[in-house]
Amino acid sequence: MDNENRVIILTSNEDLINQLSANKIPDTHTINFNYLDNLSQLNSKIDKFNDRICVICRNVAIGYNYDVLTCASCRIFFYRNQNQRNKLKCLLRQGQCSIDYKHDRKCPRCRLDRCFQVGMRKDLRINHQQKRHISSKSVSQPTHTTDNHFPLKLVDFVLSK
Amino acid sequence: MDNENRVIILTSNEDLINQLSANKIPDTHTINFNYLDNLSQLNSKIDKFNDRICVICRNVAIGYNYDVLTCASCRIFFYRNQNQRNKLKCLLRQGQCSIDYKHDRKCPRCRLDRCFQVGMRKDLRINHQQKRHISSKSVSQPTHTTDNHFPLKLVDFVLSK
DNA sequence: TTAGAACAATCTGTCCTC
DNA sequence: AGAGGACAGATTGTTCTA
Ligand SMILES: [Zn+2]
Ligand SMILES: [Zn+2]
Ligand SMILES: [Zn+2]
Ligand SMILES: [Zn+2]
Repeated sequence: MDNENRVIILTSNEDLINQLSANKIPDTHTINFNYLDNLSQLNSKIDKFNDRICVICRNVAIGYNYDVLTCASCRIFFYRNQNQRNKLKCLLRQGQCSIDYKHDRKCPRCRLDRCFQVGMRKDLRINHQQKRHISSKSVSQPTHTTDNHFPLKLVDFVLSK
Repeated sequence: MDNENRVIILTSNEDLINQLSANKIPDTHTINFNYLDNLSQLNSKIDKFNDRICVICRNVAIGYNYDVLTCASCRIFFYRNQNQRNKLKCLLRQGQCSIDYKHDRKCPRCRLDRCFQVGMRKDLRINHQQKRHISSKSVSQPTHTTDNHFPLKLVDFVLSK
């Protein structure tokens, strides 16, 4: 799953619904609102859509760590550095570095900032399982980077069912 | 020695020569061509002018390594990575990173490229002691960086004595 | 499931010898 | 003086336990 663009389509158009029902379209998940019980279930679908990708670096995620879906290395990175921000220096001095697992070295300052941006918290964690998925903020990579991949994440979604 | 600009002045102007002879001017070295025997001697003066600064990262240089005046860490970096260029990835993906000892993390790809740019060579070394100083190419840091310090280096200087 | 500890790998820099 | 080996520190990543 390396497509550039990802969209959520909410529709009541019969033709489109029939088209989606008739054919299995790659990289596409459809959700019938009538069978949707709760937000957790919807986010579960979105997780599959995301292929469980780390929100920080796009590596394969191992699960929710400090409230955010991340890989193992970003998890331990946040654990180690959450209180060390002042010690970390931006490699570019611009605070605009993109963080990507494909590049072996990463800017620790911008990596930690991204952790906070997407909502990783040690002390202010939300305890309820179901609220966990909501806590992640939708944050895009800095605009200067060309490959602007990041997992879709539902934020404060209100079911209008 | 952290001055921004450095110049070589070649002069036969008596007033200027008298001024330079009369006063000890900080960060300034004068060379009397009449007492100059060879290129090595001139480069020795230039070394003092440079304060023996690493051509790669502006750290204190330990001497000539692989034909170029560098610090210990840049020396061992080149030794280890001279044949590993393909394994090193540019942190910025632009190949334009500035390399400076004051910043703890460095882009290895751009650091190695800079090593080659300034003429570090393992296999194609010039053996003669006296030619050593000539082999370094004068290469400036990438233009996007603001602190454009680099040691002066004499390249193919021809004595017109 | 996920937080944290323990272990391991990687990368970098310094010291030492020849 | 400079090349290379060896050791050491910093940083990052993986595995294991509970
Ligand atoms: Zn990650
Ligand atoms: Zn950065
Ligand atoms: Zn250096
Ligand atoms: Zn670079």
